Amino acid sequence: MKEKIAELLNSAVSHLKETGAFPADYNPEITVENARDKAHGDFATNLALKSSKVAGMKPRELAERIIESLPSDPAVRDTEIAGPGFINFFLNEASHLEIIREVVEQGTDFGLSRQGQGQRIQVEFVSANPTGPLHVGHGRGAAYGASVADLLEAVGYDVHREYYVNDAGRQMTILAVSVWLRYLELQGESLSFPANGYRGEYIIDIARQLQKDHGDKLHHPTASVLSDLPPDEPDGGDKETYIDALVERCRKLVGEAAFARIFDLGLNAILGDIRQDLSAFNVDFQQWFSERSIQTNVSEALKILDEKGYLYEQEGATWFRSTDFGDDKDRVVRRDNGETTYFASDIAYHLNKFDRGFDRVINIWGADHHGYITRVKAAIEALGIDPTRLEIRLVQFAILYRGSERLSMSTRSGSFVTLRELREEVGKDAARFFYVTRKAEQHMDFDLELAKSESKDNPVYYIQYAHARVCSMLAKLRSMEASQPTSVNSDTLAPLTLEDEKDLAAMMARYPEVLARAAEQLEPHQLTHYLRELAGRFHTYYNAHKVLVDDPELREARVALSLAVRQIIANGLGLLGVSAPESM
RNA sequence: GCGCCCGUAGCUCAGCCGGAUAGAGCAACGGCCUUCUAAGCCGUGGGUCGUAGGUUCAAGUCCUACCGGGCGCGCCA
Repeated sequence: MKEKIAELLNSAVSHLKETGAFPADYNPEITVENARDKAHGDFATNLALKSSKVAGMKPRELAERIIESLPSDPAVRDTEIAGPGFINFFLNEASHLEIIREVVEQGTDFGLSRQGQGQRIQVEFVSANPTGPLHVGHGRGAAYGASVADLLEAVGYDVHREYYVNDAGRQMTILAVSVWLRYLELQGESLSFPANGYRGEYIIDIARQLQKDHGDKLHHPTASVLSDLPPDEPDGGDKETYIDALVERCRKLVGEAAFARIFDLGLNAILGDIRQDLSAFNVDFQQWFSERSIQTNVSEALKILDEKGYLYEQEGATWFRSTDFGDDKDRVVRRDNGETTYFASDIAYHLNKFDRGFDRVINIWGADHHGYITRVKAAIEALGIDPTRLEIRLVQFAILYRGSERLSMSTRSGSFVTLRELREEVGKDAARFFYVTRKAEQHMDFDLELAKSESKDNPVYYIQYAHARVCSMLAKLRSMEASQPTSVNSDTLAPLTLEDEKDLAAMMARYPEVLARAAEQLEPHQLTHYLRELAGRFHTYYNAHKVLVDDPELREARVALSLAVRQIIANGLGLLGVSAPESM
């Protein structure tokens, strides 16, 4: 409908150009907005205000000329000039209600569009290090990423969801040694656990598996493990140096092959757990991309940068000249010990992403990575790829509250609240919904009590309840053995004459726009707010007017209206990974 | 110190790439269940949009400076 108004305005502009009111080369951007106030009609344009200078006329005068030049259209009942020079459009009743027919006919397809034109777009999200279970901080990235991906798909993009598995780094070797130490404890050794080791309960579970698989074959006495190591942090030493030495000792004692088995056992156990967790959270990926698999491409990527002259040697290390692209300082890609950095892997990974042919790449990162954006974009640009094809969205942390009590979390100590615990406590639906009710870059307070509450305080239940209400009303209709509308046409809808009904229809007409906008701006919270409002209007309507009235024609019309509302709620919740229950 | 994000009702937040009188929910107060689920609805009060300038027909929205809060500034990943 909006497009139609814009078309009308467009032809008015051409007409005014012909009559000389506008210069022939004038091509204004025509914006049509939904009127905020019903008194202002259905749509409004500021065209006259924007163009008054060019036309050399007062805005209201120009508005009059524009209206005179508008072709007539059956859907438009009236136009008016308002305020400083807005042109307001009023639609006739039938055009309002038409949307109900569209929704019912299109069903689950209603709201989908092709604006993405099948462009290939990759969304990389979560990508948490496989060193432990996902915690509530990852949950927000998961919920946000999944909703963004689904939204993009809904508006016609070819979406590829990917999880980058950091399975190559030092952290993973620390994980392996943590498992091994717990294994030694299970074998009866007693030793003090390193300050920098992973202390979670899950490590012990993995150690039990290790014991089951390998018996005592990996057992070494404490003395041989700890002899001649530098001091750990509690003894005044450096925890990093200590843990690295411990890793080396472990490799030496058990041998590289066995170390690799411990490593893989830990990796697979944790990754399996993460997959299961995400799957239960309704978050699925097309691909789990291993950092190890890209290692062979790292030197290749660095070679390209070198050939382009962006690398140099200093103090034994190799540096990337990221300052050429606006970074604060140059970055090391190969350390003086010859090993490439994590950043180097990331350069290769991003090169690989674009080599795979994605038109656009979206990275969803935790807020703590924001210092990393410039250098990755710099690398992309240095490799000759348009950096605007890479969009990076940061997700701020969620702070958990239980009522007014703030819950703390810390990965290393193992005392964090896991995503699984959250899901078990508040449920998948509430968790998915709550995480995306705020803009991603907005800090968020996540109140467990509110998410669990079964009342109107809780927006998830509020929206789901609107859906369930329609379902139970339909069940009653069936028990009355009354006819349910099989098809909807303008005659069916004609009895809908109430203001509330018109409002609901107008609100539903906005749904496709809301989707398009939420997708384009990567902001699922726009959809949550829309659904909250739609559900609210429906509750108001439902409370004030009976749907299952005796008059069969009015009943049929109101049932059609309710069906349409239910459909949009179901469609919208689906995109957020939230279920739409038939009864509650 | 530098960079990014944020500052809107007592609280949590919207505010549609500048538009008409700034909106919800919660909390507070007052009403509504023999009628399709009260997990709901109706009503009342509540604001110098952090501060000061600037841009223009029009600024919560854009620009500049400052104030306040968060995060990040490794040859870690």
